[in-house]
Amino acid sequence: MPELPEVETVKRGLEPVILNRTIVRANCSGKRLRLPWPPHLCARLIGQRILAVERRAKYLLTPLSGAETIIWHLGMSGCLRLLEKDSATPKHQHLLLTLDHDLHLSFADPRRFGLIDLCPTAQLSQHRCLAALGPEPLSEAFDADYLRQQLAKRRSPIKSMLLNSRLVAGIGNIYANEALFDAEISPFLPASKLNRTQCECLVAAIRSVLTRAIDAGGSTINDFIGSDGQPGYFAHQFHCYGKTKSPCPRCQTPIIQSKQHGRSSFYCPRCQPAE
DNA sequence: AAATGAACCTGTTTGC
DNA sequence: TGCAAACAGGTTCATT
Repeated sequence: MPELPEVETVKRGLEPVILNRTIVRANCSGKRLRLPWPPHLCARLIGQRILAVERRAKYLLTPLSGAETIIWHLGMSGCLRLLEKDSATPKHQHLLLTLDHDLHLSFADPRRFGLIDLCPTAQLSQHRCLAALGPEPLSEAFDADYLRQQLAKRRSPIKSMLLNSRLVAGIGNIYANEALFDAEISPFLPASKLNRTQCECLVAAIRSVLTRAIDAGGSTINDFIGSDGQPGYFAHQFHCYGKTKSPCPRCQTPIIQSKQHGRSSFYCPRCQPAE
């Protein structure tokens, strides 16, 4: 399940290989993803050069020479990877771009929660998927002051707030759990009850957990091309996510799993008291 | 305005 | 052992 660090890893893996390459062929499955396919997508892509590879939240953005940008999202099960010339077609492939050095950029997504769209580059910031996004969690704009102000009159549990992309972009369930664990804050704590110290801790924990995951992902970039595995994904050691009943790494109390709004929360009842 | 839940999907895991 | 139900979770939209 690609979260922000995985998307960043994919971006870093793709960038040196596809930057400044021209799309010479495009094939689309026609199966609907999260949005309808842009009309005449393949025809609009052919002949375009890839000017950059960028990330915003969990979206990948590839501006093209023809003044349009491809917006990619991996959803829950999406996989964007490079294939060598005669590779077998991956299962659930929805878009295949052939580049002018005979490598193929393949997007596959069994569950089709992913998204591919094309948007005039000049209007990118107004695109429905990007317009309402809050600050990047790794940017300076996301600091304790900002967080505190945003949380001030919110009654929802802090974990719901971390998953709200308007407040801060690109934090998914895994890293929301991990950051709250690291900051020793209960996922159930009402947002407005976080004090200044807790906001500072939480911002630091979010930065730290995302940065560590990105650094860990960097080591997997080498086998990015042509592998059958999941390029850009990595075995990250989580402290609480998926660790139901395992001892808390800090105090050995068993980790508890429960549901918040249909999502699994994992936490240590002793280190992260609900109050 | 804010909070909540449904909907979209299918491969994998769990429970009877 | 087999099958069905539950589960996984990112995001937008609809409803309260």
